[in-house]
Order: sequence, then C-alpha cells, then structure tokens
Amino acid sequence: MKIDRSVVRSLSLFDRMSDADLDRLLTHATPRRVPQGDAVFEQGQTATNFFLLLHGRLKVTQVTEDGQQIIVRVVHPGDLFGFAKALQRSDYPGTATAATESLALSWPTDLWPQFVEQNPLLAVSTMQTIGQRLEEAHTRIREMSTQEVERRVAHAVLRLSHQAGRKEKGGIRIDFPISRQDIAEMTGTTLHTVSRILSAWEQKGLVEGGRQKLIICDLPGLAALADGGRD
Amino acid sequence: MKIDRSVVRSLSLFDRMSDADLDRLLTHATPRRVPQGDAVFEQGQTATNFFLLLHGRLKVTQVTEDGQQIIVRVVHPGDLFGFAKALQRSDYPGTATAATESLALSWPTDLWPQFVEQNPLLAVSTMQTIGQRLEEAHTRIREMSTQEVERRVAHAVLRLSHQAGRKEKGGIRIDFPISRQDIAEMTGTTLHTVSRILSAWEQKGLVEGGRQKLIICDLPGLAALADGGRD
DNA sequence: CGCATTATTGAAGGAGTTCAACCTTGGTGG
DNA sequence: CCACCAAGGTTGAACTCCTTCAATAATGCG
Repeated sequence: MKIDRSVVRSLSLFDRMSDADLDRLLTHATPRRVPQGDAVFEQGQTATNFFLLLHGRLKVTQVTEDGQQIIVRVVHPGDLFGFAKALQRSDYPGTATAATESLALSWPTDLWPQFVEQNPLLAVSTMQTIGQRLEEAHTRIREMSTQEVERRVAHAVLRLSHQAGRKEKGGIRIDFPISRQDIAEMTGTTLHTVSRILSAWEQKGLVEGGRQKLIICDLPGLAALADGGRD
Repeated sequence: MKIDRSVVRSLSLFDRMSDADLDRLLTHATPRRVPQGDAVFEQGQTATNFFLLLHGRLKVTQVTEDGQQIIVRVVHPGDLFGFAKALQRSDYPGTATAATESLALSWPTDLWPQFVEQNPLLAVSTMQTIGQRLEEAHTRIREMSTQEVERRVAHAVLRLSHQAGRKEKGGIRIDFPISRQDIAEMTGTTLHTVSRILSAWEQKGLVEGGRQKLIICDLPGLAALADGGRD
C-alpha cells in the first residue's frame, strides 16, 4: 500500500520536507476513496484517524440538538482534516461528507505524535492552519454580527471562488456541486433567501445559477457588493 | 524583576511543570499593570509580546472597516492571550482592553520558540487552548445561525456566569463591569434588544440588572431558556 | 417516464432594528 | 456638598428585512 511521493510532493504542507521523511510518512498512510454523498467520519464518532484530502471536496457539517444543520467549512485538496486528537479531543466535532467523489489519505491518530516529532515543520504548519481556521471563524462571526444577508452571501461566494474556482468560458465556476441550501447553511440564512438573492444577481449579470451549480460572471461587481454600502 | 513562583503555581497551565523550569520561564517575564479602560495591545499592532493574565478581566474586540465593533472573547485570569506569533501572525488580530484593573505577565514573542521547546507540555496545552477557542467560535456561529436573540443572550450570560461568576447573596454575580452594549457585541444584536430582554428577565425574577452589573438569580431557569423551546 | 430532489416565487407575518425621547446613576468640579 | 453632565439604560413606535408558509416549476437520475 505504498503511495508515491509525487502524489503529495506539490502540496505546500510538504514543501520543505526531505524525500526520506516524506516516504516514511507515506508508508503509514492508507488511501481512501469516498463516493459522492458518503461520510468520511461522523459527528461524535471516536477520532481514530486523521486525514489529508488529495482530490475532491468535503463539506464539514454540525447538527444541533434540535436538528438544524450548519456547514462549518469546506475541505479542499491539500487540506488536513479530522485532526481532532491534535486538539486533545477524542471525538470528531463534525461530519465530513463528500460533495464530489473524493480521495483522502488516512493515518491512525496514534501516529500523530511521531508524525509531529519527526517533522517539527509539520507541527508549525498545523498550528498555522488552525490559527487560520480560528481567524476564518472570527471573520464569519463578525460578518454574521454586523452584515445583512446579501453581503454575507456575497462574501461566502467570493471565498468559494477563491478556494474552488475554475475558470470557464463566461466566468469562474465553483468546482463542485453546491446547492442553495448549502450556501444558506454557510451564511446562516434560509435557502429561500439565498434563492432570491441569486436570482436578483442573475438579473444583474453578476452570476449564473443552476441546479447545484454556480458561476461568477462579474467578480469585481460581487466584490463591490461584499465590500458594502460605504459610499 | 523576579516573579515569585507561587503567583502562578496554581494555574493549570503550569500544573506539571518543575519548579526549575517555571523559574526559568519567570525570569524572562515582565509584570504589567493595566488600569481599567486601557488597552494591552491594539488591533493591527505588531505582535511584540505574548501575555498571561494573572488578575482582572480583558475584553478582546475587533472593529470592522465600517466601524462596527464586536467582542471576540473575554480573557480570564490564567488565560494566555496575544500569542499571535504562535499562529504565525505578525500583528494582533484584535484589541485587548481591561474591563477592570488587571495584571498580566508579558514575554517577548521571540522567546516563544524556546518557551515551547523547553516545555513540550506547554506546546500541547497551547494547542488545546486554541482548539477550545476554535470550538467556542463554532458554537457561537452555530448559535448565531440557528437561534433567536433571546436564547443567544441566555447562552452568553450562562457562559459568563461559569467563567466569571462569583456567588453572592441573592445570586451569582458577573465579576466585572459589563454593559448591555457589551452583551450586544457578544451576541450580535443591539443594546436595545438586550436591554428589553434583560428587563423581561428581571420581571420574571431570572436576573437582577443594574448599571454595568448583572446578577443571575435563577440559573436553572436561564438554562431552560437557553436550552430552548423543545417541549 | 416518473419521481425525488432542487429551485423559484408570492404572500403574510414577525422578530429585531432603528429612531427617538427620556430616565438614572455616579463622578467631577465649582 | 450639591449641581451638573456624561455615560449607561429604558421604553415606545415605526419600519424592514428576513423567515415562514405555500404552491409551482425545473432538473436529472434510476
């Protein structure tokens, strides 16, 4: 079950790691294919593994006691995910579902300490990753506290276009199936409101919608909307 | 400028650290008194130091480009704060203001690597701290996405009572000056709404309000409110 | 082809904001 | 020592953004 170095060499996470170190890491990794719609792990399960996404997209969701769902984040290729143990948790705080057919590498959590010890750089970049994630969370809190829905949706869409945008004729396409419901769960609103907003945007030529599809046609226009009504 | 071990010995952060290690740490620390209303550091400043709060309370705030303010978190005695560098940031992401007269220990950020190297335990517990903070942020996002204002305020007040509650005749008092505006900035609403909610609660005997003052009289009652309307 | 999933759109209603006026409290300085 | 003022708090009324309810339409998969 040996994975070739070249598969991961390009990822920024392993930038400065020696071939030997990298190989040692990979000998313990198990590849795991995840069909669209399947979960890699579920909220509350004991955290037995941590993962690295190679290909595809995952949505990490949380469900409240009363059944409401929110999307905590989207996992993109090259991202580590499910490293609950690194944060001293024994279970996964959310569910990771494949939005598209995905491929991940998996390590047993027990290996994390070695993993880090052998690669101080990895520890640092993990810290950095978590730090970024904390900042993202605060940004989201700030937005939800101070901005009305349309701007929040604009920000969310812009973020998606950075992280998952693929140039296409006519605009930038979000490179995985995403529904109005998903966007609603990312911005703290309802699919109805999102639908209305996107329809309005489509009228103005800012985006082009469709079933589980979203293409940004006028990025600067959207950015202006997101930056808000400061005249 | 030698600080006595006993001052910090009781903090969970230093639980398992040897006296010698602790002393080594403290030789590099500078105590810093912060009068009420003063800032320890401000949003955007270069992160030159990281801190440990010994006494008092701090509010960490962020201001949006358009001047809106939110409270990111409250710092309690025993908490590390301002460790931007550990997250690979060069500047402080928020402003830390003393809600009461406070006392903090300060270290130059340059020392962080040594700090951690000499105390692997510290690295672990920092990770843990950041992990917790990330979870708190997600909790807040979840609440803001799914709950109406009254429940959010209830949760915020309960959290405060855990972290800063002091038993007093007639209830649990939040042990530092906190205004309706503050609570509004913690829950993403306006001081008007908070005022109305607290007034209503006071009618029902759940809390006792006052100028920059809050006493929880009926904790279970509040908890029921926070847990929400599931019948 | 039929059905489930996703999306659109109208109408009604409500929770919370905004605007505005007024009240309370405690600190300061004359 | 008390008058005054600023900061914090209360409360009403109007309004609005968004949700909720509801019904219908499009899309694509089995």
